[in-house]
Amino acid sequence: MASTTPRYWLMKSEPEECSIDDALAAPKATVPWVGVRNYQARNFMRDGMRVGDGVLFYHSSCAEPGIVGIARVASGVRADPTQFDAKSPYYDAASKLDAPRWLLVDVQALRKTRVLGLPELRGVPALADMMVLRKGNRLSITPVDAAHWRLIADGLLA
DNA sequence: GCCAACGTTGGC
DNA sequence: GCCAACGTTGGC
Repeated sequence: MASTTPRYWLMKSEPEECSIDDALAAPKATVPWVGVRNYQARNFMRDGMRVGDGVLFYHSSCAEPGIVGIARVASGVRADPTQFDAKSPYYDAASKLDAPRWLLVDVQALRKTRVLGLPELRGVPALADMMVLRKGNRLSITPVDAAHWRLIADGLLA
């Protein structure tokens, strides 16, 4: 059945590419989530995301990796234009205009938070089974349990 | 810079 | 379809 139950996600961004500050400074605090080049992450956007879903904005590959803000899914999926841009690091020569391989959604930043870093996240027993904390996890988009969302967005980062 | 984990590619 | 080689992610 169709559900209006909010869903929640964690989305990684390298702050040198797009930080929470960059997102908040963008028009309508909204940025196109370019560069996803992993099928599992793409499928989460395509099959799982709805406009309005909650997003934990995460900084990766940086000095202090962790959750740095609260955002929301602000659009449905569409083709990621960078896959067709030969000058882009995200260019994919094998992707066809009439059959785009890579998709994106718009993400609207709602507020910046303190940095909720990996060591602190790992120290909360109730969060132990978060996907992002699993050893070797590389997925840039992961679903977040409602209980985990509440504990983080309404608790640790309230 | 190192390296563990994991995804993709391509020979067979 | 198997699987070794290779590339990428991302924490440390």
